[in-house]
Amino acid sequence: MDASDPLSKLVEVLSTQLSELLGVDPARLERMIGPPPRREYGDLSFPLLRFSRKANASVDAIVESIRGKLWEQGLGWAQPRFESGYLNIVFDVEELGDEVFRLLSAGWRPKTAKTKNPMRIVVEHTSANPIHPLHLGHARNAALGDTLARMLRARGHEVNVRFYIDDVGRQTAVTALGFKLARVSPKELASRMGVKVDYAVGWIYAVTHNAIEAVSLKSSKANGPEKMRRMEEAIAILGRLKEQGDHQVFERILEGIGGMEDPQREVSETMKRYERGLEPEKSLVRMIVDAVLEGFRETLSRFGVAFDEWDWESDIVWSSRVGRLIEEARKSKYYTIHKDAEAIDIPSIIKELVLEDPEARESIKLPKALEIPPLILVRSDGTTLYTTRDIAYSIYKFQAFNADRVINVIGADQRLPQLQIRIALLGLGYRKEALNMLHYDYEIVRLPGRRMSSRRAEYVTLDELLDMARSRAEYEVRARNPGADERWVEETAEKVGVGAVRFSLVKPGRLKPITLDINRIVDLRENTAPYLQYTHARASSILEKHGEINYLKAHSSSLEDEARRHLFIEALRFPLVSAKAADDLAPEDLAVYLLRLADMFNSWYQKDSVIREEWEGARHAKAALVLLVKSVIGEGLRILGVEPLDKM
RNA sequence: GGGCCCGUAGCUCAGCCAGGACAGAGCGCCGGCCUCCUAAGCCGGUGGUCGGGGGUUCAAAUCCCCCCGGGCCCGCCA
Repeated sequence: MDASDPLSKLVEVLSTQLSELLGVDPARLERMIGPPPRREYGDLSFPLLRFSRKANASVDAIVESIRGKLWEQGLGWAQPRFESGYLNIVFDVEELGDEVFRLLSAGWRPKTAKTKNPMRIVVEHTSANPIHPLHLGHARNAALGDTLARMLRARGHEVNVRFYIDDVGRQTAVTALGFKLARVSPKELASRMGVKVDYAVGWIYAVTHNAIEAVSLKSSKANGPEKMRRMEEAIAILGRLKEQGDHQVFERILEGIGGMEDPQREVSETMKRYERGLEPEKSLVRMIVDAVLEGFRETLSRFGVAFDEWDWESDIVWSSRVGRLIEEARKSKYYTIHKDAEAIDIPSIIKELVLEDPEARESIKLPKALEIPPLILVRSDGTTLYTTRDIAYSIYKFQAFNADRVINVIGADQRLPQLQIRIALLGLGYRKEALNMLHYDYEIVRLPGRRMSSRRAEYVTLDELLDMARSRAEYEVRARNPGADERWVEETAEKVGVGAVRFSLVKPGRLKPITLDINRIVDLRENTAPYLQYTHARASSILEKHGEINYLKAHSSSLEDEARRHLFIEALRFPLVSAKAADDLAPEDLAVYLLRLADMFNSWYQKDSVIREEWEGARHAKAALVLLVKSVIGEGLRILGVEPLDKM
C-alpha cells in the first residue's frame, strides 16, 4: 500500500521496520507511534525500551537501522534518536516543507489515510420507532451513525447505511388502533393541528396508549396505591394531550377505547393481523408509517444524514425470513421450551460454543457470572418477538450487502438483547455473522429530572433543537454581518446551527450519559463546531486576500519558526489521526484533534500576519501553511457532517 | 439480588482499552488586547485528596480486588 502523504509514509516505514527488528505486530506498533507529550522530545516518538529489552539487537543498532531505512525510502527529513527510553523522530522542516509544497502545487490535499484492508461494512443506525417524531436520543444515534459511515468511507471501506423500520411491534399496533378510531388520516390531522405529520402521529400514539392504560387499570382487579398513582398519571397526561391536539379526534379515541371490553386484546389482535399481512391492518399501518417516515426524511436531510436502504421489519416477516429462521431453530439442538414458549437455549450455547471457542469468547464479551436467560422466539399467540425478527434481520444485513462487518448503532439499554442475538446466531450456525456484528452502544440522553418518554409525548424533538440552534446562529450572523443578503444569512445560520448540534452530540465519548441542557447544546462558543467553521472562514479570508500561492517563491526555511513549525506538522498529522479515529470508531478523537489544530492556528494568527509579511518567500510559505490548515479543518468537518464555511 | 456503564478543576469533559517523559482542554471567574489577515478570536491569571481503600509494578488516573455514589438492564415490550 502506497501512502500518499509524508507522515503516513513515515509511520508505515517505521512500523514495518520496527516490526522486523522487534518481532511485534506492525499494526500494534503503528498505533504507538505518536507525538510525545512535550515538544522538546521531538515530532514523533515511540516507547522503544519497552520492546527492545526482549529483542536481540541493541538500542543503538535499532536506531541506526531505522536511520538507514528512512534514508533509503527518501524520508531523510525524519531523523531518529534515542532518548530516555524513547525513540524520538525529529523532522527537518525545511526539507519536509519543500516536499509538501511540491505536493500542494500538484493539487494534493491531506485526506484520511486509506486502509490496507478495505471491508464491506453495513452501518445500521437511528431506526427509530415510526410512531413519533425523532427526538434527542435519536439525534445522538443519527449523529454517531452518520459520522461513523463518513469516517469509514473516508478510510476506504465500502459502506452501506441502513434504517430498520420497526413497524411490526406493539407500538405501531396501538397507533393503528388509534387511527382506526380517530377516523382521520395522518396528513389530515397534521394539517388540522398545524404540525408536521410525524408529530400528529406521535400525538395519536400517546393519546391511545394512555387511554388504553387508563381503561385497563380501571378494569384490573389489582388495587392499592400503585394502581391509583398510575391511574392519576394517565389521566393527567391525557388532560395535557387534549389541550395540545384536536379535541374531536381526542374524544373519538377516548370513547372508542372506553367502549372496548378489553382494549389490550384489540391491540394484540391488530398486531397479529398485521404480522400476517392481513387487510385492513396492512394498508392502515403502512399508511401511518409511511407518513412518519416522510417526517423522518425531512428532519434527517436537514441534519445531513442519508441512508442507502430502508428495511421494513414487516418485509422481513412477510418474506418468510423469520419463519425460516424459526424452522431452523426448531431443528437446532439449542431449541428448547421456556415458560411454555418456544425458545433458544442461550445458556447451553454459551457453555458449548462460546466458552469453547477462543475467537468467539474474545469477540462476544460475556459479563461475568451473569445468567443470560433463554431467548423466547414466539409468543403463545403465535406472533414473533422483536429479538426473533432481529436475528433474521441480522442475517439479512450480511447477505444483502455481502458484508464483512455489520455495525449496529443502538442505545446501551439494549446491551442484553443485542448480546442474546449474537449468541443465538452462533448457536444457529451463523458464526461469521455472530462474530462480525458489533453493537456500537451509546448512553442515553436524559432531560433534566426525568427520561424522555414517547408514551407521555415528553421529548425535545430534533426539529425543535435544530430550530433553536439556527435562530441562535441567525442572531449572531446578522449581528456580525450588517446589511448582508438575507438569504445568505439564513443559509449560513442553518449550517452553523446544524453543525453545532451534530458536533456536540459526537464530541463527548459515546458512553457518557448526556443530560440535556439545551443552552449548552445550542451555545455556539462552547460547542465549538462554529468555532471550527469560524477558523475555517478566517483561513479562507486570508487566502482570498493573499491571492494565488506561488510555490516556487515559497521558502520552506521560514517554517523553522516555532509556531509555524508546530502548526505545519500538526496539520500534516491529519491523515493518521483520521485513519486511527476511523479504525477505533471514535469520532471524538477526530473532533478533539480539529479543535487543537484550530487553537494552534488561532494563536498563531494573532501574532504572525500573513498578508502583511514583507518577505515574499515567507509570505508564500505562510499562505501555503494556511491552505494546509484550511484543507484539514474543511476535510475534518465534512467527515463529521459539519459544513465548512468560507464566510460567517 | 446479579450484571454492565459512568465517577478526573466550581461546571462539561479528554487521557484509562495497548501503565512510563510536569494530570490536560473548554466553560466560569479575575485582568488585559480591535486606526492591523473576521474579537464566534487572542494573551495572562485562577482553579485538582484523578470517588474511597487495598494490591501488582522500578513506575498506576491507567492493571487487579473490595467499597461508595449515579445511571441502565435483568418481560411471551421495543
